[in-house]
Amino acid sequence: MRKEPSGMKGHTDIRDLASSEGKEVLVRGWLYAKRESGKIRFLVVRDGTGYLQVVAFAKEVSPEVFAACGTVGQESSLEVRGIIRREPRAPGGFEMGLKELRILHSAVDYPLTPKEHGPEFLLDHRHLWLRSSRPHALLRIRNEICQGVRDFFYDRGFVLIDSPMFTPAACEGTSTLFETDYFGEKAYLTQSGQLYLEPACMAFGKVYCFGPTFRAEKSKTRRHLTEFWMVEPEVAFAELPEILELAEDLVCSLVARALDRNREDLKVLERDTSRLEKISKPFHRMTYDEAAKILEDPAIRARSDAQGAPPFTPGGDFGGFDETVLTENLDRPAMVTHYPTDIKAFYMQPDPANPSRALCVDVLAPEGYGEIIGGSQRIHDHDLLLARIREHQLPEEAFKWYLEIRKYGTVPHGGFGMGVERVVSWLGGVKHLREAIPYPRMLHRLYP
RNA sequence: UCCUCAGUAGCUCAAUGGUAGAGCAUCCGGCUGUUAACCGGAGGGUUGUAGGUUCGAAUCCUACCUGAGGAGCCA
Repeated sequence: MRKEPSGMKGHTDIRDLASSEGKEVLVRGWLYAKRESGKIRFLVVRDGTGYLQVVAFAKEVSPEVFAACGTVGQESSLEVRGIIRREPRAPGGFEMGLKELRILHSAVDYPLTPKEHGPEFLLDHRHLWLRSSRPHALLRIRNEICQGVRDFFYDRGFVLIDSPMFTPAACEGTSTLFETDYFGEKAYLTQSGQLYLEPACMAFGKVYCFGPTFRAEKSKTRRHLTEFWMVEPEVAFAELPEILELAEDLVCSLVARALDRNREDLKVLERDTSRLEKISKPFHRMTYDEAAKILEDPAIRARSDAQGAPPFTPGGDFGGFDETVLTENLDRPAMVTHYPTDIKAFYMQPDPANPSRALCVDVLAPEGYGEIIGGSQRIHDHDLLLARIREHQLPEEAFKWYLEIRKYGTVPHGGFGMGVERVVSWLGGVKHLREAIPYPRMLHRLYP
């Protein structure tokens, strides 16, 4: 066994090995799995870019190397050197005929065995679980989604305006916030950057923010995290139709990007990509009242009761069952607009044609994935906004700066918020949001 | 906060009132093309915690802890 990688020019990423057929290369990585059969031993090495089957014959390597191939533990870090050859029996179509092996660190009793594990055990070992193929595939999709968001807005001339994490008061006055001590003052972790973006869009025209947001609600479902990432565009002069179009364009570009760049990852996740291929403009549009009509159908009622879901109440918000019903026969997302003004946030613009309805939209993903986007046109009239703040019994002083935007050159404007983990879950076809973020924060989950 | 279900070997699970078991992982042996390899052997347990019922409790009862799914709220 060699002590130093002498005479080696450098290592090769596994994903680039196809061009090295017939050549001797050095690969650095970790032992993912191993198998043996008498005088032949197989090591599966991963390096973050792919998986490589390494074959060691007892007659072709030193006795020390062959013995090491039998005893080296799962997830040991190592360097392997050998000839790359085409081999149909190897996963990926190529394998390495081992010449030299150097174990950098020998791992003993790696906890995540190749068998099945429960969610609690996996989440307790998230720092190691990241090495497994499924989290790896999903987080690579997340990477493309995040980069896709930035490219989309940059290409359209949006300016990134980072909103603060510490806020002096509740943004919307509804959600429960995480409270923290700020040099003796109470401060809260932000639940949305929107209120800070509205002034910025009056400065830059088109802006967006992209970062973590926090909700202290004790939600205990597969669709909730206490810390999640949200992208929020805000556009001056934009009214509801433009907001709908922007949301459609963003979602379509992200789906296309994942289909283009995450083919292998979607395969690992066994995602039915034919469902994603169908995502295109225009999305299905319906008003709240049209959606309500569907949900009040007796046949739907009966199904809702049979599943033990709470019945839809006209004028109220949709539940998880309702969202699934509204999208179950659709091959594209549904955009539901014009919700009742009084079940929506205080800043949403009432429809001038019917002030009991708000100029807002929820985008519901197909296949039961539910709401991925919520947005609206914002109230731009100072007196109306002030009245709404008082109706909602919000602290007027805290919103002084927010009201001032309506005093100096106010214009119609609007935007939306998109939950990154919900999009990643939908595209990756996984049920639980906790898999769509590297280190999920949930009720009773702060480790690791 | 509420409803439902669960907690047994490192992991995934079986044992329904009568001696606590299997597969994987680990260790030993066998096999020159494995694919979650396979075959043989070994070690591995205060059955979540506390109390109760019983001749006898993993199993039945009570409380608590932890987790899962759902509701409410939302992205």
